[in-house]
Amino acid sequence: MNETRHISEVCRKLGTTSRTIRYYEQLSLLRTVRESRSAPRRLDAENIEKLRKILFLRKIGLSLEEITEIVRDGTDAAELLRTKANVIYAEITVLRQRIRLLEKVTKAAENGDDIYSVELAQDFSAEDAVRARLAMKCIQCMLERRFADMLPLLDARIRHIFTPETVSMAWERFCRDSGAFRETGKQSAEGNVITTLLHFEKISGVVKIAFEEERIAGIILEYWNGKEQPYV
Amino acid sequence: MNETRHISEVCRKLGTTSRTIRYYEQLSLLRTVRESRSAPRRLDAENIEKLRKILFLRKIGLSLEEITEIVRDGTDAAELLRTKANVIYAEITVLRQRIRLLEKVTKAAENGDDIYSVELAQDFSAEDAVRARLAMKCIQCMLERRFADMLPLLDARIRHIFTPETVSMAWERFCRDSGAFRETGKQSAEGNVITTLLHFEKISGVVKIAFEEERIAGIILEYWNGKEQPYV
DNA sequence: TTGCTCCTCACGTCACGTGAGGTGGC
DNA sequence: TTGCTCCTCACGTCACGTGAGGTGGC
Repeated sequence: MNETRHISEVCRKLGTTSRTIRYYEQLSLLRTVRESRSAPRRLDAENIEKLRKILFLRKIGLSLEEITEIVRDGTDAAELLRTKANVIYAEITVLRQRIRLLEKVTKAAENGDDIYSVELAQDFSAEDAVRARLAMKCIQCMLERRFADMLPLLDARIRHIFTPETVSMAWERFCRDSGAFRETGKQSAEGNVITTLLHFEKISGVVKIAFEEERIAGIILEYWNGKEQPYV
Repeated sequence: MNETRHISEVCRKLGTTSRTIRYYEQLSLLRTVRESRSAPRRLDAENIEKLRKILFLRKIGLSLEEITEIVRDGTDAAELLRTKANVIYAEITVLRQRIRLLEKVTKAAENGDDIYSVELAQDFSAEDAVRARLAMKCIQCMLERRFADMLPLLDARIRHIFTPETVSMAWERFCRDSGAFRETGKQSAEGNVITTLLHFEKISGVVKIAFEEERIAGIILEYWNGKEQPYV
Protein backbone atom coordinates (compact mmCIF):
# COMPACT_ATOMS: atom_id res chain seq x y z
CA MET A 1 0.00 0.00 0.00
CA ASN A 2 3.03 2.31 0.50
CA GLU A 3 1.40 4.81 2.80
CA THR A 4 2.92 8.26 2.77
CA ARG A 5 2.96 11.09 5.30
CA HIS A 6 2.78 14.84 4.84
CA ILE A 7 6.15 16.60 5.09
CA SER A 8 4.94 18.83 7.92
CA GLU A 9 3.88 15.83 9.97
CA VAL A 10 7.27 14.21 9.45
CA CYS A 11 9.03 17.43 10.43
CA ARG A 12 7.10 17.70 13.64
CA LYS A 13 7.72 14.07 14.57
CA LEU A 14 11.44 14.13 13.85
CA GLY A 15 12.15 17.68 14.93
CA THR A 16 13.42 19.13 11.68
CA THR A 17 12.34 21.58 8.96
CA SER A 18 10.98 21.21 5.46
CA ARG A 19 14.00 23.10 4.18
CA THR A 20 16.27 20.43 5.59
CA ILE A 21 14.26 17.67 3.93
CA ARG A 22 14.39 19.49 0.60
CA TYR A 23 18.12 19.89 1.02
CA TYR A 24 18.64 16.19 1.73
CA GLU A 25 16.50 15.32 -1.26
CA GLN A 26 18.60 17.62 -3.42
CA LEU A 27 21.66 15.65 -2.28
CA SER A 28 19.81 12.43 -3.20
CA LEU A 29 19.94 11.30 0.42
CA LEU A 30 16.22 10.55 0.31
CA ARG A 31 13.27 10.71 -2.03
CA THR A 32 9.82 12.27 -1.65
CA VAL A 33 6.64 12.05 -3.68
CA ARG A 34 4.25 14.77 -4.78
CA GLU A 35 0.93 14.90 -6.60
CA SER A 36 1.98 17.94 -8.61
CA ARG A 37 5.02 20.16 -8.92
CA SER A 38 3.80 22.66 -6.36
CA ALA A 39 2.06 20.17 -4.07
CA PRO A 40 3.54 19.50 -0.63
CA ARG A 41 6.03 16.61 -0.43
CA ARG A 42 5.08 13.33 1.17
CA LEU A 43 7.40 10.63 2.53
CA ASP A 44 6.90 6.88 2.65
CA ALA A 45 7.96 4.73 5.59
CA GLU A 46 11.29 3.84 4.00
CA ASN A 47 12.29 7.45 3.50
CA ILE A 48 11.07 8.52 6.92
CA GLU A 49 13.35 5.86 8.35
CA LYS A 50 16.19 7.11 6.18
CA LEU A 51 15.59 10.64 7.39
CA ARG A 52 15.59 9.48 11.00
CA LYS A 53 18.96 7.80 10.46
CA ILE A 54 20.41 10.87 8.79
CA LEU A 55 19.25 13.13 11.62
CA PHE A 56 20.64 10.67 14.15
CA LEU A 57 24.06 10.64 12.51
CA ARG A 58 24.06 14.43 12.16
CA LYS A 59 23.29 14.73 15.85
CA ILE A 60 26.36 12.77 16.79
CA GLY A 61 28.41 15.02 14.58
CA LEU A 62 28.94 13.32 11.21
CA SER A 63 29.09 15.52 8.12
CA LEU A 64 26.57 15.00 5.34
CA GLU A 65 29.39 13.69 3.17
CA GLU A 66 30.16 11.00 5.72
CA ILE A 67 26.48 10.27 6.15
CA THR A 68 26.13 9.86 2.40
CA GLU A 69 28.77 7.14 2.51
CA ILE A 70 26.91 5.31 5.23
CA VAL A 71 23.30 5.75 4.15
CA ARG A 72 23.68 5.60 0.38
CA ASP A 73 26.76 3.49 -0.15
CA GLY A 74 26.34 1.28 2.91
CA THR A 75 29.80 1.96 4.37
CA ASP A 76 30.31 0.44 7.81
CA ALA A 77 29.31 3.04 10.35
CA ALA A 78 31.26 1.69 13.33
CA GLU A 79 34.77 2.53 12.17
CA LEU A 80 33.75 5.94 10.92
CA LEU A 81 32.21 6.65 14.31
CA ARG A 82 35.36 5.62 16.17
CA THR A 83 37.46 7.87 13.97
CA LYS A 84 34.94 10.63 14.57
CA ALA A 85 35.32 10.18 18.32
CA ASN A 86 39.05 10.74 17.90
CA VAL A 87 38.40 13.87 15.88
CA ILE A 88 36.27 15.17 18.72
CA TYR A 89 38.93 14.31 21.28
CA ALA A 90 41.27 16.33 19.09
CA GLU A 91 38.89 19.27 19.03
CA ILE A 92 38.65 19.17 22.81
CA THR A 93 42.44 19.26 23.03
CA VAL A 94 42.53 22.33 20.82
CA LEU A 95 39.84 24.06 22.85
CA ARG A 96 41.67 23.29 26.09
CA GLN A 97 44.81 24.87 24.69
CA ARG A 98 42.75 27.88 23.65
CA ILE A 99 41.26 28.16 27.12
CA ARG A 100 44.71 28.08 28.70
CA LEU A 101 45.81 30.84 26.37
CA LEU A 102 42.71 32.92 27.04
CA GLU A 103 43.24 32.59 30.76
CA LYS A 104 46.79 33.77 30.38
CA VAL A 105 45.63 36.76 28.37
CA THR A 106 42.75 37.76 30.65
CA LYS A 107 45.04 37.45 33.63
CA ALA A 108 47.47 39.82 31.91
CA ALA A 109 44.59 42.21 31.19
CA GLU A 110 43.58 42.18 34.86
CA ASN A 111 47.13 42.94 35.89
CA GLY A 112 47.03 45.91 33.55
CA ASP A 113 49.70 44.41 31.28
CA ASP A 114 49.60 44.76 27.53
CA ILE A 115 47.71 41.71 26.36
CA TYR A 116 49.35 41.70 22.95
CA SER A 117 52.73 40.99 24.45
CA VAL A 118 51.60 37.73 26.09
CA GLU A 119 53.75 34.91 24.76
CA LEU A 120 51.74 32.50 22.66
CA ALA A 121 54.49 29.94 22.44
CA GLN A 122 57.21 29.16 24.88
CA ASP A 123 60.88 28.81 24.19
CA PHE A 124 62.83 25.88 25.39
CA SER A 125 65.11 26.36 28.35
CA ALA A 126 68.25 24.24 28.47
CA GLU A 127 66.51 21.85 30.86
CA ASP A 128 63.49 21.64 28.56
CA ALA A 129 65.74 20.84 25.63
CA VAL A 130 67.13 17.83 27.47
CA ARG A 131 63.63 16.73 28.36
CA ALA A 132 62.46 17.25 24.80
CA ARG A 133 65.12 14.84 23.59
CA LEU A 134 64.14 12.30 26.23
CA ALA A 135 60.50 12.69 25.20
CA MET A 136 61.42 12.03 21.59
CA LYS A 137 63.37 8.94 22.62
CA CYS A 138 60.35 7.69 24.54
CA ILE A 139 58.08 8.31 21.54
CA GLN A 140 60.47 6.47 19.25
CA CYS A 141 60.20 3.47 21.58
CA MET A 142 56.43 3.53 21.33
CA LEU A 143 56.41 4.01 17.56
CA GLU A 144 58.72 1.02 17.17
CA ARG A 145 56.85 -1.00 19.81
CA ARG A 146 60.00 -1.36 21.92
CA PHE A 147 57.99 -0.80 25.09
CA ALA A 148 60.50 -2.54 27.34
CA ASP A 149 63.19 -0.06 26.27
CA MET A 150 61.16 2.73 27.85
CA LEU A 151 61.67 1.42 31.37
CA PRO A 152 65.02 3.12 32.09
CA LEU A 153 63.47 6.47 31.08
CA LEU A 154 60.72 6.18 33.69
CA ASP A 155 60.77 7.50 37.21
CA ALA A 156 61.14 4.58 39.62
CA ARG A 157 57.82 5.35 41.28
CA ILE A 158 55.77 4.79 38.15
CA ARG A 159 57.52 1.74 36.72
CA HIS A 160 54.98 -0.60 38.22
CA ILE A 161 52.16 1.43 36.66
CA PHE A 162 53.59 2.03 33.20
CA THR A 163 54.54 -1.56 32.54
CA PRO A 164 55.32 -2.50 28.94
CA GLU A 165 51.95 -4.32 28.81
CA THR A 166 49.97 -1.29 30.00
CA VAL A 167 51.77 1.12 27.70
CA SER A 168 51.43 -1.24 24.78
CA MET A 169 47.66 -1.51 25.27
CA ALA A 170 47.20 2.24 25.56
CA TRP A 171 49.40 2.84 22.53
CA GLU A 172 47.61 0.33 20.32
CA ARG A 173 44.28 1.84 21.27
CA PHE A 174 45.69 5.27 20.45
CA CYS A 175 46.88 4.11 17.01
CA ARG A 176 43.86 1.95 16.29
CA ASP A 177 42.00 4.26 13.94
CA SER A 178 44.74 6.80 13.33
CA GLY A 179 46.03 5.30 10.11
CA ALA A 180 49.72 4.96 9.34
CA PHE A 181 52.30 7.08 11.17
CA ARG A 182 53.63 9.99 9.12
CA GLU A 183 56.00 12.17 11.14
CA THR A 184 56.59 13.89 14.44
CA GLY A 185 55.76 17.58 14.66
CA LYS A 186 56.63 20.47 16.92
CA GLN A 187 57.59 20.11 20.53
CA SER A 188 56.85 22.58 23.27
CA ALA A 189 57.27 22.86 27.00
CA GLU A 190 55.05 24.09 29.80
CA GLY A 191 55.96 23.58 33.41
CA ASN A 192 57.31 20.07 33.68
CA VAL A 193 55.40 18.79 30.67
CA ILE A 194 56.82 18.31 27.18
CA THR A 195 54.21 18.21 24.43
CA THR A 196 55.04 16.54 21.12
CA LEU A 197 52.85 16.47 18.04
CA LEU A 198 52.53 13.27 16.02
CA HIS A 199 50.98 13.16 12.58
CA PHE A 200 49.20 10.03 11.43
CA GLU A 201 47.46 9.43 8.15
CA LYS A 202 43.94 10.09 9.41
CA ILE A 203 44.46 12.29 12.44
CA SER A 204 47.14 13.96 14.49
CA GLY A 205 48.06 13.15 18.05
CA VAL A 206 49.66 14.87 21.01
CA VAL A 207 51.89 13.07 23.45
CA LYS A 208 52.29 14.90 26.74
CA ILE A 209 55.11 13.67 28.89
CA ALA A 210 55.50 14.91 32.45
CA PHE A 211 58.96 14.94 34.01
CA GLU A 212 60.42 14.74 37.48
CA GLU A 213 63.98 15.97 37.01
CA GLU A 214 65.11 13.93 34.02
CA ARG A 215 62.82 10.98 34.49
CA ILE A 216 59.38 10.48 33.01
CA ALA A 217 56.63 10.77 35.61
CA GLY A 218 53.60 10.50 33.37
CA ILE A 219 52.48 10.02 29.78
CA ILE A 220 49.23 11.29 28.28
CA LEU A 221 48.07 10.43 24.78
CA GLU A 222 45.58 12.78 23.17
CA TYR A 223 44.32 13.49 19.70
CA TRP A 224 45.02 16.68 17.88
CA ASN A 225 43.00 18.59 15.35
CA GLY A 226 45.74 19.02 12.77
CA LYS A 227 44.42 22.23 11.33
CA GLU A 228 45.40 24.75 13.94
CA GLN A 229 48.93 25.87 14.60
CA PRO A 230 50.20 24.60 17.93
CA TYR A 231 50.67 27.63 20.12
CA VAL A 232 51.60 26.09 23.41
CA MET B 1 60.39 58.75 7.57
CA ASN B 2 57.52 56.19 7.72
CA GLU B 3 59.48 53.20 6.57
CA THR B 4 57.46 50.48 4.93
CA ARG B 5 58.06 46.77 4.45
CA HIS B 6 57.27 44.46 1.57
CA ILE B 7 54.13 42.34 2.07
CA SER B 8 56.05 39.09 1.60
CA GLU B 9 58.50 40.04 4.32
CA VAL B 10 55.65 40.84 6.70
CA CYS B 11 53.94 37.56 5.88
CA ARG B 12 57.07 35.57 6.62
CA LYS B 13 57.69 37.37 9.91
CA LEU B 14 54.13 37.06 11.19
CA GLY B 15 53.30 33.68 9.71
CA THR B 16 50.41 34.60 7.47
CA THR B 17 49.61 34.93 3.76
CA SER B 18 49.21 37.86 1.40
CA ARG B 19 45.64 36.77 0.77
CA THR B 20 44.88 37.25 4.46
CA ILE B 21 46.38 40.73 4.45
CA ARG B 22 44.36 41.68 1.37
CA TYR B 23 41.26 40.35 3.07
CA TYR B 24 41.87 42.36 6.23
CA GLU B 25 42.49 45.43 4.12
CA GLN B 26 39.22 44.86 2.31
CA LEU B 27 37.49 44.84 5.72
CA SER B 28 39.30 48.12 6.53
CA LEU B 29 41.10 46.45 9.41
CA LEU B 30 44.40 47.80 8.13
CA ARG B 31 45.83 49.89 5.32
CA THR B 32 48.68 49.23 2.89
CA VAL B 33 50.50 51.41 0.40
CA ARG B 34 51.54 50.73 -3.19
CA GLU B 35 53.52 52.54 -5.83
CA SER B 36 51.07 51.53 -8.55
CA ARG B 37 47.89 49.56 -8.81
CA SER B 38 49.62 46.32 -9.61
CA ALA B 39 52.70 46.88 -7.44
CA PRO B 40 53.15 44.70 -4.34
CA ARG B 41 51.67 46.09 -1.13
CA ARG B 42 53.88 47.54 1.57
CA LEU B 43 53.03 48.05 5.26
CA ASP B 44 54.27 50.71 7.63
CA ALA B 45 55.14 50.05 11.26
CA GLU B 46 51.69 51.06 12.51
CA ASN B 47 49.90 48.65 10.22
CA ILE B 48 52.34 45.83 10.87
CA GLU B 49 51.55 46.26 14.57
CA LYS B 50 47.83 46.26 13.80
CA LEU B 51 48.23 43.07 11.81
CA ARG B 52 50.14 41.46 14.66
CA LYS B 53 47.31 42.31 17.05
CA ILE B 54 44.67 40.98 14.68
CA LEU B 55 46.54 37.71 14.20
CA PHE B 56 47.02 37.43 17.95
CA LEU B 57 43.32 37.86 18.64
CA ARG B 58 42.41 35.43 15.86
CA LYS B 59 44.72 32.86 17.38
CA ILE B 60 42.92 32.97 20.69
CA GLY B 61 39.66 32.48 18.87
CA LEU B 62 37.96 35.84 18.34
CA SER B 63 35.96 36.37 15.16
CA LEU B 64 36.94 39.14 12.79
CA GLU B 65 33.76 40.95 13.75
CA GLU B 66 34.83 40.97 17.39
CA ILE B 67 38.34 41.95 16.41
CA THR B 68 36.97 44.86 14.41
CA GLU B 69 35.26 46.13 17.55
CA ILE B 70 38.52 45.97 19.47
CA VAL B 71 41.03 47.15 16.88
CA ARG B 72 38.98 49.72 15.04
CA ASP B 73 36.48 50.91 17.61
CA GLY B 74 38.72 50.49 20.64
CA THR B 75 36.29 48.32 22.63
CA ASP B 76 37.78 46.94 25.84
CA ALA B 77 39.30 43.58 25.04
CA ALA B 78 39.31 42.11 28.55
CA GLU B 79 35.59 41.57 29.00
CA LEU B 80 35.19 40.25 25.49
CA LEU B 81 37.96 37.76 26.20
CA ARG B 82 36.35 36.58 29.42
CA THR B 83 33.04 36.06 27.65
CA LYS B 84 34.93 34.24 24.91
CA ALA B 85 36.47 31.93 27.48
CA ASN B 86 32.97 31.04 28.64
CA VAL B 87 31.91 30.35 25.07
CA ILE B 88 34.82 27.95 24.74
CA TYR B 89 33.93 26.25 28.03
CA ALA B 90 30.47 25.85 26.52
CA GLU B 91 31.89 24.33 23.36
CA ILE B 92 33.89 21.86 25.41
CA THR B 93 30.74 20.87 27.27
CA VAL B 94 28.98 20.21 23.97
CA LEU B 95 31.90 18.17 22.66
CA ARG B 96 32.01 16.12 25.86
CA GLN B 97 28.33 15.32 25.48
CA ARG B 98 28.98 14.34 21.88
CA ILE B 99 31.83 12.07 22.92
CA ARG B 100 29.62 10.35 25.47
CA LEU B 101 27.00 9.80 22.81
CA LEU B 102 29.54 8.51 20.30
CA GLU B 103 30.91 6.07 22.86
CA LYS B 104 27.42 4.80 23.52
CA VAL B 105 26.86 4.31 19.80
CA THR B 106 30.19 2.63 19.03
CA LYS B 107 29.67 0.34 22.00
CA ALA B 108 26.30 -0.64 20.57
CA ALA B 109 27.93 -1.24 17.19
CA GLU B 110 30.53 -3.51 18.77
CA ASN B 111 27.80 -5.48 20.51
CA GLY B 112 26.16 -5.95 17.14
CA ASP B 113 23.13 -3.88 18.16
CA ASP B 114 21.37 -1.54 15.77
CA ILE B 115 23.09 1.78 16.31
CA TYR B 116 20.10 3.79 15.16
CA SER B 117 18.04 2.58 18.09
CA VAL B 118 20.45 3.99 20.68
CA GLU B 119 18.57 6.40 22.87
CA LEU B 120 19.81 9.96 22.40
CA ALA B 121 17.88 11.32 25.31
CA GLN B 122 16.88 9.60 28.46
CA ASP B 123 13.49 9.50 30.05
CA PHE B 124 13.02 10.29 33.65
CA SER B 125 12.39 7.42 36.01
CA ALA B 126 10.22 8.13 39.04
CA GLU B 127 13.36 8.52 41.14
CA ASP B 128 14.89 10.90 38.60
CA ALA B 129 11.73 12.99 38.61
CA VAL B 130 12.05 13.51 42.35
CA ARG B 131 15.70 14.41 41.95
CA ALA B 132 14.90 16.77 39.06
CA ARG B 133 12.56 18.68 41.34
CA LEU B 134 15.19 18.84 44.06
CA ALA B 135 17.73 20.05 41.51
CA MET B 136 15.36 22.79 40.45
CA LYS B 137 14.84 23.80 44.07
CA CYS B 138 18.60 24.01 44.54
CA ILE B 139 18.97 26.11 41.39
CA GLN B 140 16.22 28.46 42.55
CA CYS B 141 18.18 28.99 45.75
CA MET B 142 21.28 29.93 43.78
CA LEU B 143 19.40 32.19 41.40
CA GLU B 144 17.87 34.04 44.34
CA ARG B 145 21.15 34.00 46.27
CA ARG B 146 19.55 32.13 49.18
CA PHE B 147 22.66 29.99 49.56
CA ALA B 148 21.95 29.10 53.18
CA ASP B 149 18.62 27.55 52.17
CA MET B 150 20.52 24.99 50.13
CA LEU B 151 22.04 23.35 53.20
CA PRO B 152 19.16 20.97 54.01
CA LEU B 153 19.30 19.68 50.42
CA LEU B 154 22.94 18.66 50.74
CA ASP B 155 24.32 15.31 51.75
CA ALA B 156 25.76 15.59 55.27
CA ARG B 157 29.23 14.62 54.05
CA ILE B 158 29.59 17.61 51.75
CA ARG B 159 28.05 20.33 53.92
CA HIS B 160 31.46 21.45 55.16
CA ILE B 161 32.70 21.73 51.55
CA PHE B 162 29.68 23.38 49.93
CA THR B 163 29.31 26.12 52.51
CA PRO B 164 27.13 29.09 51.57
CA GLU B 165 30.32 31.14 51.15
CA THR B 166 31.95 28.67 48.76
CA VAL B 167 28.79 28.19 46.71
CA SER B 168 28.20 31.92 46.60
CA MET B 169 31.68 32.58 45.27
CA ALA B 170 31.45 29.89 42.59
CA TRP B 171 27.99 31.08 41.58
CA GLU B 172 28.98 34.73 41.24
CA ARG B 173 31.96 33.77 39.14
CA PHE B 174 29.67 31.64 37.01
CA CYS B 175 27.25 34.56 36.48
CA ARG B 176 29.95 37.20 36.10
CA ASP B 177 29.92 37.61 32.34
CA SER B 178 26.74 35.69 31.58
CA GLY B 179 24.43 38.68 31.46
CA ALA B 180 20.98 38.67 33.04
CA PHE B 181 19.21 35.38 33.80
CA ARG B 182 16.49 34.48 31.31
CA GLU B 183 14.97 31.07 32.05
CA THR B 184 15.67 27.48 32.95
CA GLY B 185 15.72 24.95 30.12
CA LYS B 186 15.44 21.21 29.77
CA GLN B 187 16.41 18.78 32.45
CA SER B 188 17.83 15.32 31.88
CA ALA B 189 19.19 12.46 33.92
CA GLU B 190 22.13 10.16 33.56
CA GLY B 191 23.18 7.82 36.31
CA ASN B 192 22.92 9.77 39.52
CA VAL B 193 23.39 13.14 37.84
CA ILE B 194 20.63 15.58 36.95
CA THR B 195 21.56 18.11 34.29
CA THR B 196 19.63 21.37 34.02
CA LEU B 197 20.05 24.02 31.35
CA LEU B 198 20.02 27.69 32.30
CA HIS B 199 19.73 30.47 29.77
CA PHE B 200 21.38 33.80 30.44
CA GLU B 201 21.42 36.85 28.24
CA LYS B 202 24.88 36.27 26.78
CA ILE B 203 25.42 32.56 27.18
CA SER B 204 23.75 29.42 28.44
CA GLY B 205 24.82 27.34 31.38
CA VAL B 206 24.51 23.76 32.57
CA VAL B 207 24.15 22.84 36.21
CA LYS B 208 24.99 19.23 36.93
CA ILE B 209 23.87 17.98 40.29
CA ALA B 210 24.98 14.58 41.55
CA PHE B 211 22.77 12.76 44.02
CA GLU B 212 23.21 10.18 46.73
CA GLU B 213 19.69 8.89 47.35
CA GLU B 214 17.74 12.11 47.65
CA ARG B 215 20.53 14.33 48.86
CA ILE B 216 22.87 16.43 46.76
CA ALA B 217 26.40 15.01 46.67
CA GLY B 218 27.97 17.41 44.19
CA ILE B 219 27.32 20.46 42.02
CA ILE B 220 29.11 21.32 38.79
CA LEU B 221 28.60 24.59 36.93
CA GLU B 222 29.46 24.61 33.23
CA TYR B 223 28.73 26.77 30.26
CA TRP B 224 26.59 25.63 27.40
CA ASN B 225 26.73 26.44 23.74
CA GLY B 226 23.10 27.40 23.28
CA LYS B 227 22.85 26.35 19.67
CA GLU B 228 22.74 22.59 19.90
CA GLN B 229 19.82 20.62 21.20
CA PRO B 230 20.62 18.98 24.52
CA TYR B 231 20.55 15.26 23.89
CA VAL B 232 21.70 13.90 27.19
C1' DT C 1 65.14 35.05 -20.93
C1' DT C 2 63.26 32.28 -17.18
C1' DG C 3 61.36 31.86 -12.61
C1' DC C 4 59.30 33.82 -8.93
C1' DT C 5 56.02 36.39 -6.51
C1' DC C 6 52.99 39.72 -6.57
C1' DC C 7 48.34 41.41 -8.47
C1' DT C 8 42.94 41.16 -9.57
C1' DC C 9 38.77 38.88 -10.02
C1' DA C 10 35.72 35.34 -8.60
C1' DC C 11 34.31 30.77 -7.26
C1' DG C 12 34.13 27.39 -3.40
C1' DT C 13 33.54 26.05 1.43
C1' DC C 14 29.07 23.59 4.89
C1' DA C 15 24.41 22.83 6.00
C1' DC C 16 21.08 24.82 5.84
C1' DG C 17 18.32 29.84 7.33
C1' DT C 18 15.98 33.33 5.44
C1' DG C 19 13.54 36.30 2.56
C1' DA C 20 10.73 37.26 -1.86
C1' DG C 21 6.99 36.06 -4.42
C1' DG C 22 3.58 32.64 -5.57
C1' DT C 23 0.11 28.68 -4.99
C1' DG C 24 -3.14 25.35 -2.99
C1' DG C 25 -6.08 23.35 0.70
C1' DC C 26 -8.88 24.12 4.93
C1' DT D 1 -12.45 35.22 2.10
C1' DT D 2 -8.52 34.99 5.20
C1' DG D 3 -4.72 32.57 7.20
C1' DC D 4 -1.63 29.07 7.01
C1' DT D 5 1.79 26.24 5.10
C1' DC D 6 3.67 24.55 1.40
C1' DC D 7 6.46 25.57 -3.00
C1' DT D 8 10.67 27.56 -5.96
C1' DC D 9 14.54 30.29 -6.64
C1' DA D 10 18.54 32.45 -4.82
C1' DC D 11 21.31 35.03 -1.61
C1' DG D 12 23.90 34.85 2.81
C1' DT D 13 26.93 32.64 6.22
C1' DC D 14 32.87 32.86 7.81
C1' DA D 15 37.58 33.59 6.80
C1' DC D 16 39.99 32.98 3.83
C1' DG D 17 42.07 28.99 -0.02
C1' DT D 18 42.51 28.28 -4.57
C1' DG D 19 42.73 28.61 -9.37
C1' DA D 20 42.91 31.51 -13.82
C1' DG D 21 45.18 34.85 -16.20
C1' DG D 22 48.29 38.76 -16.10
C1' DT D 23 52.33 41.84 -14.67
C1' DG D 24 56.73 43.51 -12.76
C1' DG D 25 61.39 42.99 -10.64
C1' DC D 26 65.60 40.16 -10.13
